[in-house]
Amino acid sequence: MKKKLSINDIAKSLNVSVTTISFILNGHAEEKRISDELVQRVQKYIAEVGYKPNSLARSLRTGKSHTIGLMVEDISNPFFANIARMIEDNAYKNGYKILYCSTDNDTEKTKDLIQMFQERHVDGYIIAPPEGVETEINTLISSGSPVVLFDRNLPEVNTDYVGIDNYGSTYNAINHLISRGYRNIGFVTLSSLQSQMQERMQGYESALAEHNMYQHIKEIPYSNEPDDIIKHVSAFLMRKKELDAVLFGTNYLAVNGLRAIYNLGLKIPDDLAVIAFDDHDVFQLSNPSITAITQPIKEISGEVINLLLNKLKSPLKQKKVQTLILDTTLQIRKSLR
Amino acid sequence: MKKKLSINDIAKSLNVSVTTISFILNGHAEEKRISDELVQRVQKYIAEVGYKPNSLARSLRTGKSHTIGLMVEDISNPFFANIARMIEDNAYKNGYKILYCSTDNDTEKTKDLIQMFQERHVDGYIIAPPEGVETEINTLISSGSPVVLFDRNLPEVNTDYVGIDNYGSTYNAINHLISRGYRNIGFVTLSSLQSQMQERMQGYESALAEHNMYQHIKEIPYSNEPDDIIKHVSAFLMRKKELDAVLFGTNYLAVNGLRAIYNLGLKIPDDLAVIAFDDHDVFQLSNPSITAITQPIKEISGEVINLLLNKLKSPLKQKKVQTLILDTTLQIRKSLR
DNA sequence: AGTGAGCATTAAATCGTTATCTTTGAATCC
DNA sequence: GGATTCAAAGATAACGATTTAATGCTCACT
Repeated sequence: MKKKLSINDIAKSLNVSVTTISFILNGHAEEKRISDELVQRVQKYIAEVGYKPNSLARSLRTGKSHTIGLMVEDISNPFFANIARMIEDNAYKNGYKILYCSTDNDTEKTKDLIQMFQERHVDGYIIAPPEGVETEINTLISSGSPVVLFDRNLPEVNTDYVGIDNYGSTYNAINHLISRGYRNIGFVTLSSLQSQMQERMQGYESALAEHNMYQHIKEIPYSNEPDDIIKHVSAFLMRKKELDAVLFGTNYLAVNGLRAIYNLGLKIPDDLAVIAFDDHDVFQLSNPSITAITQPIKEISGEVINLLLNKLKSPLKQKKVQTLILDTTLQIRKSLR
Repeated sequence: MKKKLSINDIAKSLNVSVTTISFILNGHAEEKRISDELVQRVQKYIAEVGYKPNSLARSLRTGKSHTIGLMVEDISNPFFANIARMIEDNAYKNGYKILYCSTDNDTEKTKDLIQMFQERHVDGYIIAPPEGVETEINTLISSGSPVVLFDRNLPEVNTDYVGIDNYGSTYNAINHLISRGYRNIGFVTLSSLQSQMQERMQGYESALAEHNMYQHIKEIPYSNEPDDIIKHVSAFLMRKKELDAVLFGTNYLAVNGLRAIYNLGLKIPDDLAVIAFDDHDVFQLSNPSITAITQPIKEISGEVINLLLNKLKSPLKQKKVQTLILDTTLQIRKSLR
């Protein structure tokens, strides 16, 4: 178990001061007028013995950890997993590592996690926040940490945000259903005050209101136990036999909603038309395939990481806060009559 | 932007030495006979001002970072995403954070990532390794870092491993197909030398051999571009019209295999029976539902994190290397005649 | 009174860097 | 020829903790 080399060992071996080596390592050689000959000698030796500076010591000194904290609702949800994947790739390309965690939409857990990230001195945060963490995030921001929010916005937090046009997405989807002749359209959503869920609901409500149609809304408490969702959806469908179409507010609501629908022996689209918010492999491959409102995952993650990297690169200029709202696509499949 | 408190600030405010505070913080109060009165006073003040020790400084001094490096093939694959999720929960409960990355089954990328993790001083590693990183991992181990492998084993690496009975799983699955009267059974796998894929192939081969049946094997190069896989599978199925059943070696091969099958207009199970290795929401919900060899994800992640935490807690005792082979379940669904 | 033991606390070294000053010797200027 | 500038490198103080060895101080014992 050979111990790792330190900059001191290198300095001794080469009979040079640590200062000089540090300068060379950090690209200050020119500026500090270190002779070319010496620069060469040091670099050669370093490459030879494979010396790597201790990042902890470096971070302690500089205050930068080159780590980004990523907080999503649930990393095992394909939407977030895909976003995480793209953010990861991009971050690594730019020399940043990712510390991640799943919030479970749990306010207290999220507060703890924010504190953990803070203790770990992450340089920046990417957060899909639950409700109720406004103060914590504002504290982060005012202490100088760059924060980018995505998926759901917090109005009381003044920072960059990347999201989609939730209102327009459901509004269009419902109008599409209406144009196809559906008259009793249900909406299954989370009982959550998160901005994205509220906007989706409003889109649904507006579209119905314009056609003087009744609302049929089912709000389900957040749970990562599929059975909970299945039960709620089943009960809702049993109670509302008049429904001829239903829009699910998230992909996992839809996935488990499908289970409920199949359990009840309902046929899609004859007994019930279905649209899901967020795409999922299941929707493409089930038979019939399920119409979905698809988010531009690649652009979302691209914009998110770009905004954060920009902030990290030039922390000085207090640029205007950016709010990016991207468009979704209604991917029409066989689940509509 | 108030700057963070350091142990020094606390010491000054309380007129106590940093040493004392450090002892109290680290539970050495008794052992060092710090008076109860002082312990109380310090703890109260610390809670009041919300002081948290700087983990970087602490890590630098102690050499422990309380971070675990998690390397999977692709975090956006539900199998790995679910495992990652459970490992994350468990790790956080034990005071460890997760640094993660996707290897893409790319040997060079993985080597880089191992080095990154090393530079970041992660305390332990959980790795689903690609081929060709044996030396790097052995270097890690001999430098004292605990490593647990899972999903695929590296015979030349002598460390804990958690996997499943790949051979038995495919062997049983094929026998099940044979018992149901299938006679031309194909196997779609990765062209990979990874242990788990080799074992799965051997299970397939043995079962066929015992019944004097011909092999129909398609090896597909690793790619995270679905279209690549679809094309390969389509070509294979076109070429092998005699097939009446096919076993896919991984869940994403099966997911994209299904796309190919549907594109070709083949009916499951009448034209072709299908079994997938690893479960997936798609398989439960597609119509007909797809039979799958399901891995005990909860146990796998539980064992993995347990093994690692044990090693982290008692690094001294060089326990015997553990190899855990868990059983899978053949979840029979409608994709068989 | 002198020695030693026990108690409660602390000074100082250390971890591996980076960054701010100094230092040294040679060259240039007036 | 002494003062000044400059090139090249080094000494050293942070960064914020942990940990080893040391410091007074009281008390008991011979």
